[in-house]
Amino acid sequence: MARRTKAEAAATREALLDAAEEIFLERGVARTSLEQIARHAGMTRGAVYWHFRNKADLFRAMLDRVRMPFQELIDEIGDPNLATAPLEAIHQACQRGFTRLEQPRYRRVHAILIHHCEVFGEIDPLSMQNEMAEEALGALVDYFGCAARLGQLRTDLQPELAARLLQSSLSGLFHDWLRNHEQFSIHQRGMELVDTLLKLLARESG
Amino acid sequence: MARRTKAEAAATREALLDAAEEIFLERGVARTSLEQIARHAGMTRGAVYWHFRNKADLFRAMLDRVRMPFQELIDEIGDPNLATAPLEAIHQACQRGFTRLEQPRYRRVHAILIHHCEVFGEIDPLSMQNEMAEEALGALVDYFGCAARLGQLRTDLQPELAARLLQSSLSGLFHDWLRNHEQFSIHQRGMELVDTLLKLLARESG
DNA sequence: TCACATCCATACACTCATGAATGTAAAAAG
DNA sequence: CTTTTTACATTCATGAGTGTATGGATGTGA
Repeated sequence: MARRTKAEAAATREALLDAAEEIFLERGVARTSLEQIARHAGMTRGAVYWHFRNKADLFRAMLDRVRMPFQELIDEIGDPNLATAPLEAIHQACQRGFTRLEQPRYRRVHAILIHHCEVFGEIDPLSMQNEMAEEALGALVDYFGCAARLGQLRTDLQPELAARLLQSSLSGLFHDWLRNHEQFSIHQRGMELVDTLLKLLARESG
Repeated sequence: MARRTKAEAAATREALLDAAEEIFLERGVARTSLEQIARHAGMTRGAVYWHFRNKADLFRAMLDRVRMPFQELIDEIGDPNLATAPLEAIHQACQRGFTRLEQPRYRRVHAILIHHCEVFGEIDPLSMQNEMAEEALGALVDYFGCAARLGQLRTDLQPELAARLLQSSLSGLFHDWLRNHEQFSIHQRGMELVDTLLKLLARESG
C-alpha cells in the first residue's frame, strides 16, 4: 500500500485508538485481538504494529488520550474558594467532573478501565483506581476539615467521616453509572446526591 | 491414574474450584489457563475436563458455591421488623451482610466478579451486578418509604432519594473494599458509614 | 469375583493470536 | 530528480490454549 501523508498517518493512528475504544468496551480487552481492532478501523495488523509495539502499548496510548483531563478532574479540586466556601467548592468540582464524564471518550475509557479489563502486564487498573480514590478522599478531607474550622459543618460529625461518606457515594455512583450509562444521567442524579448530602452534612443555618 | 473413591473425587472437584478462586483472583480470569488451575491443584487438565465442560462451566460452578448465600444477602433484607423499625432493620441487614462478606470465600468470589473478570461467554458479570444493585435499591426504597410513613424519616427528604444515597454509599464502599481488602475492615468502616448516614437521614427525635 | 463405570492422565489435532520478516508504493529530503 | 524513509500490507513461523480421544487402574454394584 502506498505511503500516507503525515496528517493521514496521524489520522489512522487516531482511528485505531477509536476502534480499540469501541471494541474494548463492547467485548472486553482480553477477548479482542489486534486483528479485530485493525479491521474495525479499515486497516490491517500491519498498521497496528507500525504505530504501537503491542497490545499493551496501544492500551496505554488509549489511556493517554484522556490521562491529561483525568488529572484535571483531580486538579479541579484545587479550586480557589477552598478557604472561604469549601462546601460550595465541592459542589462545583462535582459539577464539572460529572460534565466531563459525560463526554463519550471519557466515559468509554473509564468504563473500560473499571469494568472491561483485568490486570494487564505492567498496567494494573486496580492500583490506578486506588490512587484515584485516595486522592479524591484526601482532597475531600481537606475540604471538610476546612469547613469544620469555618463552622460550616455539623459539629457532631468528624470531617474525615464526612469525607468518606461523600467519597463512597461518589464512587458507588461512578461504578453504577459506568456499568450502564443509559440508566440515568450521572450529572443529574449525581448533583441531586451531592446536594442533598451536603445539605445533610452542613450545619443548619436556617 | 487410578480411579478415586467418590469422596476423593468430590474433594478434587473442590480443590479445583479452590485453585480457580486463588488464581483468578491473582491473575484475572482471562489470563489464567485451565492448565494453571489444574497444576495449582496438583492435577492435570484431564481432571478439569472431567468435572467441568469448559472454563465457563468451571466459572459458573465457582459462583454456585456462593450463590445461595449471595441470595441470602438479599433475602436477609426481608426482615421481620420492617413494619415497625425499618431503619433498625437496615442497620441489622448491613451488619449481617458485612459479616458475611468478610468470609474469605465470599470476598474472593465477589472480588473476582467485580474486579477480575470481563465479559465472558454467556456469563455477564455486569448484568449480575446490575441486578444486585437494583434489588438492593428496591429493598431500600421500600424500607425508607415505610420509614417515611411512620414519620421516622426527615420530612424534607424523598424516600427514594434517601435510598439512592445509601445504596450508592454501600456500592462505593463495596467496590473500594474489594479492590484492597487489607486497607480497612469493611465491617467496621461500613457500620460507621451506615450509622452516621442513618442518623442524618432520620427525623431528629432528641 | 466379574463386568462395568468412574476418575483421571496422556496424547493428539486444531484454532487462533502474536510478532517478526518482508514487500512496496508514495511522500519527503537532498 | 534521485535517494531515502515512511506507512502501511502481506506472509510466515511459532507458541499457547483448547477440546477431544484414548488408555488405564481402581472403586463399585451384581
